[in-house]
Amino acid sequence: MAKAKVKFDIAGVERETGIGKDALRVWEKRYGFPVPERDEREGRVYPQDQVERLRLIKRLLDSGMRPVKVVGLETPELNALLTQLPEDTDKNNADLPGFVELIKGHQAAALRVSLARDLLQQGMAAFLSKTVTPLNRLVGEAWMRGDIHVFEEHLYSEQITHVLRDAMATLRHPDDNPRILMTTLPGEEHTLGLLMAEAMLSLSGAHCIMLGVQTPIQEIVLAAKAHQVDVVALSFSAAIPVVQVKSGLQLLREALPKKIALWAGGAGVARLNSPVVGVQLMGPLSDLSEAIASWRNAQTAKMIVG
Amino acid sequence: MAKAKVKFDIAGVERETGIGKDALRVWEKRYGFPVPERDEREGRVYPQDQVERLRLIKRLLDSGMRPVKVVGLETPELNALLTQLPEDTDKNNADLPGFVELIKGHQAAALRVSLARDLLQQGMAAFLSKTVTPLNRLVGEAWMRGDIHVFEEHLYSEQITHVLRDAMATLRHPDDNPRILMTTLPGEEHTLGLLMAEAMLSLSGAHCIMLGVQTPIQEIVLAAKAHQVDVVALSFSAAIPVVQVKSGLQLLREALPKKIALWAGGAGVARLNSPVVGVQLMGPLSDLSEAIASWRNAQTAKMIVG
DNA sequence: TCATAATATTGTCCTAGACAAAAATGGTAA
DNA sequence: TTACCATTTTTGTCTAGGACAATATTATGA
Repeated sequence: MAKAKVKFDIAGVERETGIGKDALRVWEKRYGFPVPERDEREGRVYPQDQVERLRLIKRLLDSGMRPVKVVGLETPELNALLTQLPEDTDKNNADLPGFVELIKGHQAAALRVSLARDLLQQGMAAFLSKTVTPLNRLVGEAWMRGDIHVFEEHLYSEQITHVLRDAMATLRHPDDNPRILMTTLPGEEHTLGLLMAEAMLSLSGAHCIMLGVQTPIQEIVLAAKAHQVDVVALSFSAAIPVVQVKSGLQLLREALPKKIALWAGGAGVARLNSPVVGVQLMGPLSDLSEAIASWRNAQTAKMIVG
Repeated sequence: MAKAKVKFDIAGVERETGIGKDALRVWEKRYGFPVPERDEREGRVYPQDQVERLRLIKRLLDSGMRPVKVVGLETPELNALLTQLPEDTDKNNADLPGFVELIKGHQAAALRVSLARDLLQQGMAAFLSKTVTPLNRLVGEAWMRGDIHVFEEHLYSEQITHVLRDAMATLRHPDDNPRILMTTLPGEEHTLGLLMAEAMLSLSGAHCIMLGVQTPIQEIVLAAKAHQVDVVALSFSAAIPVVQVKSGLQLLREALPKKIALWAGGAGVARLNSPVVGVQLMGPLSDLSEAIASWRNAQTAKMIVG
């Protein structure tokens, strides 16, 4: 069986690996890797094995290593480094390794059933904070190490999504306060964090208006006005650069009426070193119920004063 | 109330409008628009109104106009052109205008209820082909004309997603054949087409393994092998460039074992002028049930021969 | 030991030019 | 008229090489 000689152009490599075109070109000059072939008009053509190596490199960079240390390395050395990545030895929830086994065994149906059972046993709040959140981190780290494939992570997300949506379908939200608009900024495509937040907020009796991912800033402003929301809640994953989080929040805060609160949560905001004026940053998911509570307090206080 | 002076750098404009950085620079030279301000180190800084104009331009380009005709124009002229876009006068389903009204009125809950009722009345197959597909086009075209905002489109997608997922939750798939892996290629982020296809395929009794969007090509191959699927089904929206559809399909076909069939559907494949060897192109959603049927026929034929 | 200053790194932006694919145009025949 | 082929224009994306701010690392002194 001859190895299929799959080739990618520079745009294809950017899509497949998430490494920008400029970075690919400048790495070639600085570190001597990747060195793509060229087509008839000098265009870069990356063979499959270089793309593979770039994926390994991307993982190491995402887990904090510096390009100068890893971009030059051969595949075996990269794999050696990947296995050295710190394994999370969090034993809070004994079921977690079992879930991971199901993911690696591609048992989608069984995974979903176990997760649903876990949800019923613990209740939504505990399920989110004690199972889903650590499991997300576990899966993310295993992916970094190469223990879990991208497609396995996708499958996992899909099952969590199902379980959460099914659970929320049983909730009624009888036009409660506060009204919360939920979405992500352009560039942030991860749905899971948003969905978890929606579950948590719905649980607290908030009225969530879910817009899905990647709503342009101006559109968020329009939507907030149209739906007369009290709060705009944004989710940021670990994948998004910190500078984008910061500038995005600042831009939106400026464009949004002052009376509408802006909440931001997720792994992406945890890395913000300084606060952003006018934006309420959320840590763990449990912060959300507290935020709801204090919003309601502030509201009744206003009514009394008024 | 002072107008908020929101500014974007070139990367921000690319994220917000979907127009590439290179295109933005070359438009500036060729058509004299956009002409951004510059920061202290000559970096382009786009004010809010230019970004707004770029969004209008993007819509016109997506609906088939040519840059030379529209990139130079002022906002009023752009709006004039947008209103001239052909309105779809498809009267197959009398409920469609009602749905559109609900979308524009931001009646998320009412919209979902009406859609669910429509689904129950017509059945899944008819609902998908006679309601959802034309409604998608209607919404898409209204968005092009500016009659519907991005956030309204997002809200609509979200409700359709809910209705379809709820409906599928009632389906049992008792490990049936064929086993179908469902996903999109990197660059294609639209979930709706994929979900509609899943609904159709599940209806035909296929066993769908949903991976969500944007799975790298190599990962699709791994997933197909791990799950021992018979078919890989990809969805392409109208938003994705034709060249990406073609090259993506070719790359994946080469990398995938020959015994695994490759199906491609959605508005993105409708624009392919020539077929791709080894790839089965799907037109309307109803093609999927036929494809399932003929796959099963071929399968039994093989068993008889073998 | 810890904070601060100096140095190295790294991704992204810049300009300017080139070119293939796609679209528009022209011309010619049925 | 319509249909088809050839030519010209348009247009997005690639190339090279250079610059620089933001971040991380290392050196230095209190």
